Amino acid sequence: MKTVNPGSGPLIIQSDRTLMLETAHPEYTDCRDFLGLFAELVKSPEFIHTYRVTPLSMWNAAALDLPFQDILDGLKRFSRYEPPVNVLADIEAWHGLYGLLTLEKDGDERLRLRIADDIIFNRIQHNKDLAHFWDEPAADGWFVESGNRGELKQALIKAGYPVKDVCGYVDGKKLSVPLRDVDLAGAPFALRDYQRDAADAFYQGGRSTGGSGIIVLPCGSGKTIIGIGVMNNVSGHTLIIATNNVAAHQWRDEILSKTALNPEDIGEFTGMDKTLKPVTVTTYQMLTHRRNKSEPMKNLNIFTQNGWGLIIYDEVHMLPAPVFRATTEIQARRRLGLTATLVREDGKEDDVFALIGPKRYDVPWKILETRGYIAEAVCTEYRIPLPHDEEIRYALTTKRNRFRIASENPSKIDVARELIENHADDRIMIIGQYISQLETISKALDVPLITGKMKTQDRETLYADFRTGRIRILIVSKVANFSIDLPDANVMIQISGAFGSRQEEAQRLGRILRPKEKTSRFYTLVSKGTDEQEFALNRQLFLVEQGYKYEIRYF
DNA sequence: TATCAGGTAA
DNA sequence: AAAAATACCTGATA
Repeated sequence: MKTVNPGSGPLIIQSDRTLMLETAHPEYTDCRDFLGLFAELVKSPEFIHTYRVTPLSMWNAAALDLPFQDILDGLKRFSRYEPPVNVLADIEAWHGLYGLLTLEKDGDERLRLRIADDIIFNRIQHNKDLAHFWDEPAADGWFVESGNRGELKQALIKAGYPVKDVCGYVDGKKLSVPLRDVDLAGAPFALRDYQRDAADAFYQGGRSTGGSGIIVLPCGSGKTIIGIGVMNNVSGHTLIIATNNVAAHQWRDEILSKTALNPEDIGEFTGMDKTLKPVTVTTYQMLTHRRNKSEPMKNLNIFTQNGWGLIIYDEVHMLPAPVFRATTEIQARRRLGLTATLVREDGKEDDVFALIGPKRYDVPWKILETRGYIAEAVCTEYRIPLPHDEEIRYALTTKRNRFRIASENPSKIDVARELIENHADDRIMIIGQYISQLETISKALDVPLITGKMKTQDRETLYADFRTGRIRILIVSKVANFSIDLPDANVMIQISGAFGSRQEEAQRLGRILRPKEKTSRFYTLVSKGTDEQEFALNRQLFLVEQGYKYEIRYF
């Protein structure tokens, strides 16, 4: 038995595979950045943050070629006590699992799954859910029909086995996508170093390994530009799927501005215009649209039309189930997923891993902040008691109604008013979840409100007034979650939000991160001692993982 | 021929 | 566990 010799590290590794990180420790920042490579933050109270290592987080680390030895060295360096042997063994096994199963091409008609481990081979051999995939046994695995490439990977990952897919890709129809030195607006254009690195990391390995996976990077760091960089690398017909029409238009405009492609090379597949061109931009809704439930989703066909050499999934975390299904069938095409946060609250991360691909590149938010590509931001959570009457309503209602009562705490208006007074020279955006609540605030503060019901023109007018400074405060509903043409502010007051959505929190902070002289401020208002406070903790996890600290204040 | 309101879906 | 926003299509209006 080894002697337990407490060191002074910030990290305590428990045998249930949770990692506890002490936030007041001088090595906190280093250790947090280290954990960010392979672990997920699950709780972030003030002094001790809890991380969890999951198989998926290890596979993503392994797919990025992070050696296990580096993880081991780091754990030993930061750990206060001798790390439990079982934990090190488990995570080493998970890490080592990625790459043990490889799927490769065997002629034109079939694929070959190789399993470089006898025990795993045995387990898979006796797994009834997988049996129907095996066409014919091979020495170290099986031959598989080409058409089952996606389904097999998906089924294997459900059974706990990630597959390294080295079958390669069809090139699709050729299309050269030269980049301009000067964009259409006349500004010099070149990919930033991390954008170039991301595009190259995706393509690295060429025909076999390169060509599918996810690039994770903060709002405002140029996802479109990376997409264009990848198009330049791939040089093939490209289908781009965005979340809405505005985003789709923006892709089109950016491509026209930054590449030598002509307007006739780029088509839109939307309600207005349904032409397939060498580069086509569409939306998830367009693909999955049908008039009634009995109809098939005809538009999913376009995946297999036009000889796509590349399919770009913008905001890949939004990917709906039917598109997952369609994606299983097009595994021979290169697939790029772009997102700011890989987390989904529906737990479908493993499907993204199996069907789009592993994480190929990510950029931590704080690195871009240090380099001046995104603004510095300070986050504050205000905990506000419910007024007496509301407290009683809260106590008496059912669990499902509580969140709404807490969210609509009328005292939040007083806090917002005070914050506005303290920020007399700033551009302030107030964002919330419920229209009725926002309408009340709009009246109380005499500030214009933008909701989804408002006509696009009126919306544009208000945006424009905000940009020029004619108005300096704007209240916005969930429209702000979707629209990318939202003007930049430097103060955001979040009055309510969608339960525990980490995605939404990150996106809303992203709204005030356009580079500027001043530090931006993000305020989130929650009702003290309610469910909302719990949800707020979950919402903040991703950003805390990225190095943001939430200061807690009481009102 | 364009635009708008209303219904449906995910 | 739930509200809001979006985008499609259709049919009416000008």
